[in-house]
Parts: sequence; C-alpha cells; structure tokens
Amino acid sequence: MQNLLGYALRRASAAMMESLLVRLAPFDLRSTDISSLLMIEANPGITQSALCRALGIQRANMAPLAARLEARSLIQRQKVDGRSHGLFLTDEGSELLGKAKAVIDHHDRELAARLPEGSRAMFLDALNALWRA
Amino acid sequence: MQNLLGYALRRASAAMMESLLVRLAPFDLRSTDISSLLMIEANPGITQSALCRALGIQRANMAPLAARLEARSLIQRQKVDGRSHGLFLTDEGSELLGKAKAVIDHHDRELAARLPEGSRAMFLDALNALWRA
DNA sequence: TATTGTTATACTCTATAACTATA
DNA sequence: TATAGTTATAGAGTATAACAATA
Repeated sequence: MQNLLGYALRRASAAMMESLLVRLAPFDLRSTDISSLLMIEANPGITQSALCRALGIQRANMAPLAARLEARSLIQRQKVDGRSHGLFLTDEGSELLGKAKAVIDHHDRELAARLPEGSRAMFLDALNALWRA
Repeated sequence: MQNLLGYALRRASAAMMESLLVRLAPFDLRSTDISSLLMIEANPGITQSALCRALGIQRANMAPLAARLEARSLIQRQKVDGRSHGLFLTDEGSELLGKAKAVIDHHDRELAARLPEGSRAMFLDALNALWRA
C-alpha cells in the first residue's frame, strides 16, 4: 500500500482539504464556492453551465450554489438569452474573494514548502496530467 | 487557479477515485473496504482501533465496516482481550483481495503511465510528504 | 482515567431523474 | 432535438456525541 499512487493521492488530497477548510471557515465559503468565484473572476459573464463543465460540477448542484452566492451579494446574474445566465462578481464578491485568495495562496505555498525544492513545478504538472483531458 | 497545487490535487484525486470505483464495482468493495483488507493482510491481527489510526478512519465508522466484511466472510474477528478485536483475513477474503489487488495494481500502473517517465518515484514521494507525519 | 467497540445521528458532498423554458 | 436552469431526492462518505465494557 505504501507504493500505491492512488492511495497516496487520496490521502494527500484529504489532508490538504482538511487544512484548507479550517483556514476558509471564517469566510463561510465552501471549496466549490471558492473555485466558482475564482472562475467567474477570470471569466466574467461565464454561464452556469460553462462553469459547471470547467469545474466538474453537476448543473443540478450549481443552481443552489449560485443562488447562495447571489443571496450573499457576492455575484450577480444577468440573462444573456432566454435561458442562460451570465455570472459576474459584485464589488463585495471581489473584495471577499481577494481576502480568501490571500489565505488560499498562503496555504498553497505551505503545501509547496513540504516538497523537495526542485520538484514543485514537476509535481503540479504531474497532478494536472492526471485529470486534464 | 491553474497554478494552485491544492486545486490540482483535489481534481486529480477525484478523477482517480472515479475511475477506480468503476473498476472495483464488480467486487462490491468500497475504497475503505479495500484499504482495510490490505492493511489487515499486511498486519494480521491488527485491532479495529489500530486500523482506524493507520487509515485515518473514525472508530465509529469502522464498526459497521468490519461488521459488513465479517458478514461477507471476508474477515474474522478474534478477541485479543476483553475489549479489543484482532482482525484476520479469511481464505475467502484473501482470494477476493487477490483479485481486487490485480485490478488496483493495473489501475495504478495506468495512472503512472500518464506521468513523465523519470518523475514517477518523485511524484509518489511528494504525495506522501503531504500527509505523512 | 483512558481505551475499545458500538449505536444513533447529522452533515456535507455529490449524483440522478424529472420538469420548464428556451434555442 | 438539444441545451440551460431548476427542483426534489437519494446515496455515499464522514463527523460527533454518548454509552457500556474493559484496561
């Protein structure tokens, strides 16, 4: 079991998520909230469906997520046609995301610090190779 | 977000688990069943509590897990003192685990095959550095 | 007092199915 | 016909609290 890539991957991910969620608790944001906000910031006006595809989230689960973020005035929804909603950060959302990003970036640098110096870029590439296309 | 170690780690783990669970479906074994069986095989007589500590599982969740494996005659429980139960694989458990291990090992080699040649050992070390001790 | 195993329970996350309205 | 969004629901997986029996 010590040599199983899959087991190590699962334990590493769980440990990472546990420590990250502790840091994010003050913001009352779930991990999918954060990744949604980050994606909306990078792609203003992205539709819910496109956001779901990018993040690997079911549309059915995006509906309450987006409604929650809108109810907190963190995002705005604008109709782009009769059925699609474009998503945008509000100023409030932008500000909260800025604070959360500082925490996330710090957490991510702590993760990287646990890895051997020269291997960090390669580690990220390897992780991405396991789920991207 | 492309550069976040934590996000890539989470997506990679989720993608790996999804493909693994498809392969394990014929065995009717959950991921924690598998890791428990592997750990019992490597440490015959391990108690439920020790198993929980090794796998990062709550004792409360081990009770039904062990009961399920015992009901399927995959493990045996033997009292080591008045309160502790030592766990052992049955012949049937050993045989099923053997088949499951073949699938898991194959899956793990497929994962490794997606990584650049020279980086696989380092990748495993990096993952382990993120959750061990 | 601390530990083992257990029960009951709650919470989060995610998946599925069915529906509407629009394209 | 296919897509966007929604609702309701069900299933994992995991966490907490409390308890009895034992060390």
